[in-house]
Amino acid sequence: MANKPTTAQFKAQAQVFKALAHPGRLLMVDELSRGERCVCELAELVGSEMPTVSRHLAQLKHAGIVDDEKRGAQVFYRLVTPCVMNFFQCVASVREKSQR
Amino acid sequence: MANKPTTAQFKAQAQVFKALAHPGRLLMVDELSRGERCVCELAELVGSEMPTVSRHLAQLKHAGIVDDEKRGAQVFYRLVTPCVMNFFQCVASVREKSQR
DNA sequence: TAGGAAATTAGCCAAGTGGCTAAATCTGTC
DNA sequence: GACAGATTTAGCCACTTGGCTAATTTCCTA
Repeated sequence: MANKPTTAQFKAQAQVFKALAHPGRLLMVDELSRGERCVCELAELVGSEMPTVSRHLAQLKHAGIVDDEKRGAQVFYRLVTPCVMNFFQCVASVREKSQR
Repeated sequence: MANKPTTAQFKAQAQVFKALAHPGRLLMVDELSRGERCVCELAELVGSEMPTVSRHLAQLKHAGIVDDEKRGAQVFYRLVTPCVMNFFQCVASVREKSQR
């Protein structure tokens, strides 16, 4: 299981990390961990224009972190891989250590 | 435990993810999970020039993911937060889901 | 079917990233 | 102390990212 990943795998992994490497996107992921939300709700949450938020969500979707579903005039996004939430605790511990 | 993090916390978390959002740096972190390495070893591993690798390592250090120690003319880096390795499994599952 | 809201796409621009080479710094050795 | 090797820093350049506004698409409701 702990075999060396290939270059292509590292590249793909990096894409996932890159998708999470933005405060606004983290905020959205955190919000989506509590249930699905439409784009307009997330736009209000992060305080950016809707086109901006839409592109952030497209990034998260492309990375496979969220999925979307159109219902009527709205598009609802939901977290498809909740395990990303586990990251946050580890990241918090990283930050604690780095502050010493 | 699942309280809403603050904006500053999301920003700091994003920094950690950003440090991991690069194939070469992931490769280095993976290698360091098997023990400390000097800069020249890592440079050969990733196939980039030493200055480039040195800057990548500085990023990882700044994010609190690795630490360094000078011994003689060489600088050895080691993984300070092994929990980041747990990310990789989750990321792999993210990728599997996104490939359907 | 006309109007309006929700969302995406396109185009623009400022700022950041990542690679390189050259120069500077540090360490051990002769 | 000069030299050689290891590392970092500085400076340069191409490319990407992330924000905005404007335009386009889609869907619901009169």
